[in-house]
Amino acid sequence: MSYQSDLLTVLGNRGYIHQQTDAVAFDALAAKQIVPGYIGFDPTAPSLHVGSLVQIMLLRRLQQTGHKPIVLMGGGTGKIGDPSFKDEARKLLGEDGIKANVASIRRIFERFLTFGDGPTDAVMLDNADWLDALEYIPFLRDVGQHFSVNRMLSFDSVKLRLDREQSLSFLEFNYMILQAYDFLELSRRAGCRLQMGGSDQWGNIVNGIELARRMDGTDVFGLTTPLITTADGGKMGKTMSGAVWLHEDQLPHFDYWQFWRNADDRDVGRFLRLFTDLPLDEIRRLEALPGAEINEAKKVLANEATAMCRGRAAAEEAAETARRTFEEGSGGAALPTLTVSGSIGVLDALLGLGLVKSKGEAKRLIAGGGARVDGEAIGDEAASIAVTAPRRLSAGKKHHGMLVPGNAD
RNA sequence: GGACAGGUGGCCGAGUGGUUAAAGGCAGCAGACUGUAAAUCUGCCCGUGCAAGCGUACGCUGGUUCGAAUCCAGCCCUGUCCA
Repeated sequence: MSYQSDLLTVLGNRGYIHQQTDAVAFDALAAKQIVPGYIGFDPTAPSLHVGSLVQIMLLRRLQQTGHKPIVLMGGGTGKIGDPSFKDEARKLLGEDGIKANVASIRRIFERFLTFGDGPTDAVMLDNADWLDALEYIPFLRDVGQHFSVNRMLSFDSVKLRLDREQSLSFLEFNYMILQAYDFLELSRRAGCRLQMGGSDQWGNIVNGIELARRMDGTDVFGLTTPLITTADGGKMGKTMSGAVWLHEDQLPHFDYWQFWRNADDRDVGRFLRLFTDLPLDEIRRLEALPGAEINEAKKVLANEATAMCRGRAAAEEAAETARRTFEEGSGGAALPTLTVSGSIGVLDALLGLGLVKSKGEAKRLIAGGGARVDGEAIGDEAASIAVTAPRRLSAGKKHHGMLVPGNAD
């Protein structure tokens, strides 16, 4: 499908579009004026992980093609929790926790978007600003009358829960209505014409569109992204230590870089399109690299994705550390470091560097032949390492740390 | 309020008195093979300890028993049906 607007052309070519409402009308709109578009994020954690990265990139593309991104924090709806496709009700979060999370998440968005007062500058809004003030009876009368329960029950997000015989509280059931109301409010307050989201948000988005038409007669639009999975069918963004966080306090730069470097061969092209700003013809060249040469493309992916989220300097340091660690077998500045005076037992060293979570795990690692000092396998868990010069300690092929001589505290 | 079913390790799921730190699968980690990939094969997979062991764990609290995830009582939670 070919579009007139830069926005849809870019989104289409780079693989962001799963479903959209009235593509033709929206294309025409985006071709002739600045379109404010929004995506909602739940501030239920202090950081976002790569699972949200597609949505963040979507807002970035919106801004890149001359439109206005609106980041909507669900400070109000976060008190409920989106039941969509969740097996069980989420924990409810307190007021203070949500506030702190909103502030923390904003720092991530500042990496990807330009905020300000200009016509295409990004803004961050919080739906608590209007949801907290709602009064039940007026809300039911004005907004509630436009929703049919029969219809709401037919949406996948709800149906799934019912089919699985899991409880769906009335509180959660209202999430859909509140999200629809958000869209209405944003169209009134900020002239917002577009809501985007993951494919699981389709039902919520469509409800918002209908509400805006019924109450205000406004035409607004929706677009969803495909669910991003890895080529082997897994959810994206899980590693040994859990989620791949965007925030640097929760995941070191080097590990973030490694996450991208270790992408499956088959994902490289797709990820380059989605998660980097590289031109499409460059991506076509990279993804076509045969055999082991695809590793060059993975390095580019890791460099570009890390630079965007963590800064160019962090990306370069991670790349250099990776090169020294994996290609030369030495070490690098981005590896975890432990200062040791004299010598240290291997178990304490592995634990101290964070390469294992317990001594038991360290022993198992050694028993399995996965622990190495400067590339030499450690056979004895009682061994100690003399640290007179920097030594490289490894847990498997991918996880390394440096022991450096000095006075430990 | 009543009847029935259920609540097991990150997830799914077996287990109805001892040999059960709890089958099997998924996820994860390591080894081999490779390209820091995939697939495959092998090992590991609660904590602590060199180890025998100890501590903790099968919704919660108590009880029966030499011994309980398993039996009993009460409670909490979930689902289905009834009022």
